Amino acid sequence: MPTEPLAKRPGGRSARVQAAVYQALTDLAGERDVTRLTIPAVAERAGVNPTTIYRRWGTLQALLAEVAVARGTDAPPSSSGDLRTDLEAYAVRTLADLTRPGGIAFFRAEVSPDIDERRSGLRECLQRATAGLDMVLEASRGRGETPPPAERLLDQIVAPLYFRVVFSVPDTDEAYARALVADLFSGTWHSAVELH
Amino acid sequence: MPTEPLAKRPGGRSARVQAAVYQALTDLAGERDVTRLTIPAVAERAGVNPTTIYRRWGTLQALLAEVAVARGTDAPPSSSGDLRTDLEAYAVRTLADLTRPGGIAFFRAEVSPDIDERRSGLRECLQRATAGLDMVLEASRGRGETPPPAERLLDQIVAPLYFRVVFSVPDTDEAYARALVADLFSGTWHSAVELH
DNA sequence: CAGCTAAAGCAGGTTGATTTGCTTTAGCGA
DNA sequence: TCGCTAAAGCAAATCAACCTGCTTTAGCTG
Repeated sequence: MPTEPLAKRPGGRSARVQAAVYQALTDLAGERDVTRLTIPAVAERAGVNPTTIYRRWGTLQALLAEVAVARGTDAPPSSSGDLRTDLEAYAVRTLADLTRPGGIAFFRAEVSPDIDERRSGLRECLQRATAGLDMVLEASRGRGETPPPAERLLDQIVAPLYFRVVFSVPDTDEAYARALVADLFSGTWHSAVELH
Repeated sequence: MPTEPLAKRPGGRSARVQAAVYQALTDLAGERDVTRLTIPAVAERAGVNPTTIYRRWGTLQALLAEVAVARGTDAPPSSSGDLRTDLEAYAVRTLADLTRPGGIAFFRAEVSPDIDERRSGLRECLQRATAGLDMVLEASRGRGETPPPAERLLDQIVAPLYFRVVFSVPDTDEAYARALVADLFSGTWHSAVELH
């Protein structure tokens, strides 16, 4: 698990290289044929020597994972004071996250070949997803409400979004994301079964 | 209908090779590091020349896709006469499908690098998923009921299962699969539907 | 059972990613 | 500013997947 902002020499060059590589990776990940998403290719586009990438990140998976984390950290979720509104915003944001160019490539990277890599990568990914959600729920609880458990929301909001994006199901748009939330509210989630 | 065993020369050798390759692929797909899941590796384990695989299937993706289809065709879904029971069986079967060894590898194969490959692969995969579901729904309609639309069931049953399996969420077991169905029945749509 | 031919095997050769030892660059602290 | 050293660059070697032309095997059919 690589250290994100490189403790040793945060100075100009390393930072520049990192930025260039991140950018190059993001660009390439958005392109059609992700088969061409390879370390030498990233290096070339970044104007950097392949060796550098090999030595600093070792594998494409690792690099992708790192960048995935980095792109996740720019979402500023603010509470509106209303659970439903917050959840809708959350759903829409999640969908946007998934559909932005290269989304699948990053997802793929996290569903990594090696089982241990995968576990840790996905755990991280899941935690990021849950974090946004928890914030919303926390706010709700702060208002004295009793929102449904996060687990349930993952199942009913995040899971369908992932599923439909991955499978390219048509009409998976913002309206659909909102509909998912609407569904929750028209239902009786109070009587939720106990998920041991 | 039995298009399975190669139209041209269904005779002994081809069939044997195919069986050996399928088996080898399945074995390897179940192992820890799927990085080692490569054509030469499959060939070696199958006791077959790599060239054979290259010529017959071309790419690992194609082979995986074919085997994925083959392993999907052994599920005999029989209707019990009760929608809920059928759905539970369907959910449990889907979960079993996903969690059986190598499940993730196959899924990964279908979330393929190339966007077109992906679309077609996933379409197929999705169609297989939907097929089982449609059968259940058809049976239900045959009984004069009005079951929820397939789309909704995909969202509320299949999607969470996929999601949780991919993300290794703990406690994603048979009981959970049933709970998903139970949820549906305690939820909204049944108010608009007569359930004997 | 004998010949035809699709499919399997084999031995190269090609391509492209990954590795390695070394040299060069350029932050950073004295 | 100067020297130290982490990190980047470079070149050549390695290694593995994948391809190609050819030979061999073995179902099938007459």
